[in-house]
Amino acid sequence: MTGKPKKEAGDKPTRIQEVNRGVILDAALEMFSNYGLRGTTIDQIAEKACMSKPNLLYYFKRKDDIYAAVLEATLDEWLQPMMALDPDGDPVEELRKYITRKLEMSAKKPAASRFFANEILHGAPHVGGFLKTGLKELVDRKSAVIRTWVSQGKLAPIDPPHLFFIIWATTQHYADFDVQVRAVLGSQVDKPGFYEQTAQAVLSVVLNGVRPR
Amino acid sequence: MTGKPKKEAGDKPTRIQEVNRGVILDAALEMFSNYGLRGTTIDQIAEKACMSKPNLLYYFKRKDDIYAAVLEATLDEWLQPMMALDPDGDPVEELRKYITRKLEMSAKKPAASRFFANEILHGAPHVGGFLKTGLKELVDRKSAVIRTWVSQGKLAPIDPPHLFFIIWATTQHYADFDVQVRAVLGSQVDKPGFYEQTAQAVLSVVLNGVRPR
DNA sequence: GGATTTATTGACTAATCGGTCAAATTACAG
DNA sequence: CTGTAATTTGACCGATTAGTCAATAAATCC
Repeated sequence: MTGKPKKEAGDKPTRIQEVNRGVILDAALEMFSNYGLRGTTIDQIAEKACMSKPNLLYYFKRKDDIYAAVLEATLDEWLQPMMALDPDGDPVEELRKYITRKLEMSAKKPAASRFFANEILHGAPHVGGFLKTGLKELVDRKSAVIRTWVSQGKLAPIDPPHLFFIIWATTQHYADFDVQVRAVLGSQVDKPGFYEQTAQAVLSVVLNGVRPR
Repeated sequence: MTGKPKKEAGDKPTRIQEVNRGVILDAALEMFSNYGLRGTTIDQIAEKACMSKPNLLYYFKRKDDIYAAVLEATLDEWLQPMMALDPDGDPVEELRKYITRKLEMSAKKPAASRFFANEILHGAPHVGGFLKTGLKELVDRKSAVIRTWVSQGKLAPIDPPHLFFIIWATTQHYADFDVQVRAVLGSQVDKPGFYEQTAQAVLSVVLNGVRPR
């Protein structure tokens, strides 16, 4: 009388489930980042994921569930570079590494950057809570590190959160406003060495901007 | 046999038309900047503008027409600070003025900033053409100015377009990602002096970043 | 192979939304 | 005031879209 093994919430996902959820999340990130939540239809995601709409809805009951899953799947990764800021490292060198990693992520996963940008731009309706808790906590913690460096004279005086804003803004700009960058710079964006040129420019301005004088 | 005066395309707008078009554009900017083109319904704009949907459609035949009108209405203004860059002025001082004006505009018209950010973020489907012609031309022209300043040793070596990207990114960040800034900084954003603190931080980093050393 | 669970789909529904239209109301010129 | 043009609106329509459902096909377990 133990009953038959039926599908339950806690069950580990099938191999098919694992694969298809991944395919769906990839497709959804692509579409959401380009057209936003309301601008993306379930059908579009399904087509991109090469499956029928009802099949997609078999894996995620609601459109919002897909959106939430994409959000969660990319949040952790997105904050890694900041978490890696080492209080015991050389300040300018740590900032260089931080900026470099952020630029790498923007170059390698522009869709993820645009996805977040869109979410924040529209008032962070799905991730607002985390911003006020998780993100704020992280910024507070790392701001203390910057503040120490400043008080030791290893960085020019700067209000730490603003430094983070400046770094986020400059590094993510190349992913978020890629179209504009391309419009202004034309084909040179696709030439080899463009990434290095960008990194050089951003690093040069920001690092010289915070180097003690 | 001269016929009666009928409404024609070239007619000057009535006072009512002028007022209502303005009201609609204000309402539309507000909604589009918060929810995007697809995320905003005509009904929402109409409600915000305190008029019925058919009445709104009496002034703008299509949703896209409203969007295009908002775009045009804000484009010129948005580029003013850059156009004001004076080749004969002191380089650092000119950049200070430029950055200051951009920050002022972001603070005073955050909705306009978010509106543009959203348009670009989603691939600039309505303004892409202008970016490749008008904006590129302007950037090219002003890049030549920066390049002269650099070659005169009045600025640290920097690829001019990247300098503009950095300035756009940092100044517009506070409008576009206002929610995130608020989440991290809390209530201090609304305290008097916050704008000055922001300006100080951005100016300090960017100007020191380009000051010749 | 046979039974059971998992995966997939075509067909459908209800709701939303962009846009139309004819009719009513208001502003205004003479 | 009177007639004409400008303005406003309720009611409506067609298209799109989120989500459902019953039925089918495929995978898995014994």
